[in-house]
Amino acid sequence: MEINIAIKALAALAHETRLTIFRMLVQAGESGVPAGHLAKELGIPNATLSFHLKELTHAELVIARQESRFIYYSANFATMNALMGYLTENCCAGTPCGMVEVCCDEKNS
Amino acid sequence: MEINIAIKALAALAHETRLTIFRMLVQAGESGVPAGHLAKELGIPNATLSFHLKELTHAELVIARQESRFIYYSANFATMNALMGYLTENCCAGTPCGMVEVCCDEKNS
DNA sequence: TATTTATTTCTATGATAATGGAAACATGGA
DNA sequence: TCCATGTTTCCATTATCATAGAAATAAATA
Repeated sequence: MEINIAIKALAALAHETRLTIFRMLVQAGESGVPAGHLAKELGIPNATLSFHLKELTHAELVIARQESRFIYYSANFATMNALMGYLTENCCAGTPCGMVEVCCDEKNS
Repeated sequence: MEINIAIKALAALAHETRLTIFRMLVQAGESGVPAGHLAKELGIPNATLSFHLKELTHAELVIARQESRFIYYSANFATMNALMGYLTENCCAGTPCGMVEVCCDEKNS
């Protein structure tokens, strides 16, 4: 992962509305959630939601999929994992240290 | 982890200089690196570095430790792991999915 | 105490992001 | 084609962040 991509992803997540959206989508899994459902759940105007979804999409953290009139948004697990790998890269200069397991290998996304 | 803490951490990392600093400290491990060494390595004025280190410290992503005239900064692995756990929490609604291992359990920090 | 070295705070300037109403744009059904 | 529904773009206002020179602080040594 390149630093500018990581920064874009981190900046996209560093916002209450967007972080909440992302976590909802992570929990929703592959199938995703339509935009309108997110707006209702979050209680924000469509214009505001659309702005934030665009930010997340641009950062490749979410994927949009049109299905009839609805647009389903889902988490991009590949980007999420690449980001976490980037943050922990070469941790402790190779010293053996404890490991934590996190979810969703890119094989599943 | 609370959302506001996660946002503060993500915002702190969403900046080229700060992300670079953080990754240097992750790789340096427990012992850390003195501020002046970071400024030289990054080629930025002390004032600018200090501003960014303050942001990282405030977000509890780094820990400062005074040792004679030097201030050693090191990564806060506990916060890093809490953040990653927060992002992946209840991923895929409990559906079994691949796992990736990332570094540095809080037991070691 | 005076000096050198390491680091931080102060400050002003310039740059970037967030919000939501209104209008526009698609899509599917009558 | 006309209407209802779902979603996005436009825009202006407001708020927040980044930068780095200069001055201040703090610790070690002469």
